[in-house]
Amino acid sequence: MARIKETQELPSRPRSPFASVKITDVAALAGVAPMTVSRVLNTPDRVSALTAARVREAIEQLGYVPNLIAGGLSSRRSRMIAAVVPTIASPMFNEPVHTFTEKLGEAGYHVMLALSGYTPGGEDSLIRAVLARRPDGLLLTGAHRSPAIHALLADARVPVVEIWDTAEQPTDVLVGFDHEALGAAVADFFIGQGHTDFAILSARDPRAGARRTGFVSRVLASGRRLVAEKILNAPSLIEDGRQGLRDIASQLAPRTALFGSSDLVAFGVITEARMRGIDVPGALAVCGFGDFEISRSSHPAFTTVRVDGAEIGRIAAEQLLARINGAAIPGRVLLPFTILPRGST
Amino acid sequence: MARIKETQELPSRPRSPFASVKITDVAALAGVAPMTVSRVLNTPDRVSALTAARVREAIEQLGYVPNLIAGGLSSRRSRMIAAVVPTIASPMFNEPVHTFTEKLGEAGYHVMLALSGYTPGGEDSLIRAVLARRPDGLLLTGAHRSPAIHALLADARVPVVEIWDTAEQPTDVLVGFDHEALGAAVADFFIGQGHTDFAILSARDPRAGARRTGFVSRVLASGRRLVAEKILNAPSLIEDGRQGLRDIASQLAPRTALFGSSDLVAFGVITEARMRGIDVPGALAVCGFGDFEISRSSHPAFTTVRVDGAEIGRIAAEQLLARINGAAIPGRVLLPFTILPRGST
DNA sequence: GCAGAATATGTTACCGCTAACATCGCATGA
DNA sequence: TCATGCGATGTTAGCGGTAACATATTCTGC
Repeated sequence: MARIKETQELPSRPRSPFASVKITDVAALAGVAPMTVSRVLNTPDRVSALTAARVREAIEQLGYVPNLIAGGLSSRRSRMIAAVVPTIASPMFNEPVHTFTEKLGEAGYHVMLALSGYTPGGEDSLIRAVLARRPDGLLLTGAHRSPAIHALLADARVPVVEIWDTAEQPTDVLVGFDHEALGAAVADFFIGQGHTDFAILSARDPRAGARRTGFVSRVLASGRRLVAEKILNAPSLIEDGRQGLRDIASQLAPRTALFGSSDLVAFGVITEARMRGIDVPGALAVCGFGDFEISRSSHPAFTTVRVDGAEIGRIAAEQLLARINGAAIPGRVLLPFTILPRGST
Repeated sequence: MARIKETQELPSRPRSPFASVKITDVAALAGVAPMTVSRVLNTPDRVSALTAARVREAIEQLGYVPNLIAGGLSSRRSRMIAAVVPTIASPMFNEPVHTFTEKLGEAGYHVMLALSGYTPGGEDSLIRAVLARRPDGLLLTGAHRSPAIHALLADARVPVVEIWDTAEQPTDVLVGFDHEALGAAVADFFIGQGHTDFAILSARDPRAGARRTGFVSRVLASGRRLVAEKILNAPSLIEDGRQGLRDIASQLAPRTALFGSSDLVAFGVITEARMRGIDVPGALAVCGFGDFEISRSSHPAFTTVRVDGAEIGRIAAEQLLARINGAAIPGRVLLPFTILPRGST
């Protein structure tokens, strides 16, 4: 790829404070002990207003930026939370990460985001790497991991919150919802509309798998037929939905109810159906998952299942803070989901 | 929102290594000095194979996880890069962040992602906060910031790479493209198709503003007409595009060429146009920006401008590493953009 | 066989901050 | 008046690594 590289003069830098300004410099200028400066920054109510003002002025004047690495080593608190997520490309993880970060920011923590991808083993090594920074807490996606990692996490004595999943035995705290029940609810919804023939396009991902299981078992248990099924690669996008419909088109019944593993997949299915002259919802009813903007704002808007990702992030942050402060006990918080019937069913 | 909170017993934890295992423990077990353990981990080629093996075994046996906080304090290298981005909700920043993180991960750096939102001032305080962790480098979005921050960054002597923007005077290294030229190129593209009436929906964001300026000046300079214009809030989504078209619908000429500030906006415009029976591209030609999946995979696929976000992230990582290693000089790398004509023009 | 270099390992002294404890000064009440 | 207590500040001793230098040990080539 052609590209241009231009260079320029280094701007002449003003005298350099900060790079070397340390707490002792501030203390000297303010005429107090370093510890007092530390108190002004960390526990201001234990310092007299007068002293605090003098110290703040010295900080300002020197452009002092405290060194959290040194502080962290000494206090054994990094004031940092690590979040390990497969990807941020999907709104699925995006929303919780956003609110999680925001909430913890208010509490004085920085969030370090680590992307594990969907390759197995990627998460393990990432968790290992991330623990080397001694985070005060950990956010993980999903709740099924290797015994080695479980042991590692236990040894690290670090509070952990797992999101998006259900699990009988979470590592520590879990904030999620019941994917299997969700799949079953979608099946029930379709059944309630009189459908007898079903199809599913599901991503190759443990949680999508649980939704699929719930959907399929409910369909079969009701004595109805699953006419088509396909597993897509994760992360599944619009194109996967389109290709998926192409692949199963010949197997569809004259009136089929299809569950897509995400709204992108559902949008792909609807797009492809329109191209092929398959009537939605007449011949093909479609339900997505996620309530992404596209399900609401494309035309016609399509049916989906909403899970409040922002709320998951918020509660995960609360729970983690509580754990860090020793106030909470391990357990699970399960959130509800809502089917939002729109134009595609 | 109703939710259930269940609790469970704390799983009885096995003896706890790691939380307290330190380099001296490993050294003692392996019968070497702590420094040798450090060398095995950081500069393995300076240790004999035999010793290294003994040390590794001890590490394994004790479940030792090195403490990068301590290491960072001592070596003055945090092996961490901070990235400050307005949001990760948009593919716009998502792609560069992904590749940037990946590239730096290979080089042994962790990336700490900080979300600044679109509120002015949000970025300033975030940069300040993030510098307290003494990152070895910084990724910033855009290239226009306050003198105070400029001074702070200079004082911190930290390599900085700015992405997505153009600027005559980047803080340090810049990897971006010329938004104004891009806007002009889109105008030229439309002009080349014989259009005489133009419209633009642009986000309230400095970079979208530059594209708008390029587009509008070229249109006016060519003696043609700008029939409608609207500024949308950032980040602009599908719904903003729909609303935008509703707002300017009455001003459109019988044959108008519209430039949307992102593919989501363009998709919203096309969706709304279809609902209102406005023929695309007959009555309304639409060009988006970003080459998001939706521009490619919706039907019909629509015209957009592609900028290789992944490439930006990759080059930004390279440049930053070079700066960190003292190998590169400040400057700008400008990437090309490509108009991808598809069904909407 | 030996000086001199190259390689492998050990020793010392911090990195910059804060926990924990010590001290000081002053208000309080008997 | 003095012990008592409390709030404000200071002092000491690390936190767990690694840079830099010192010290073996082995390898060269002549």
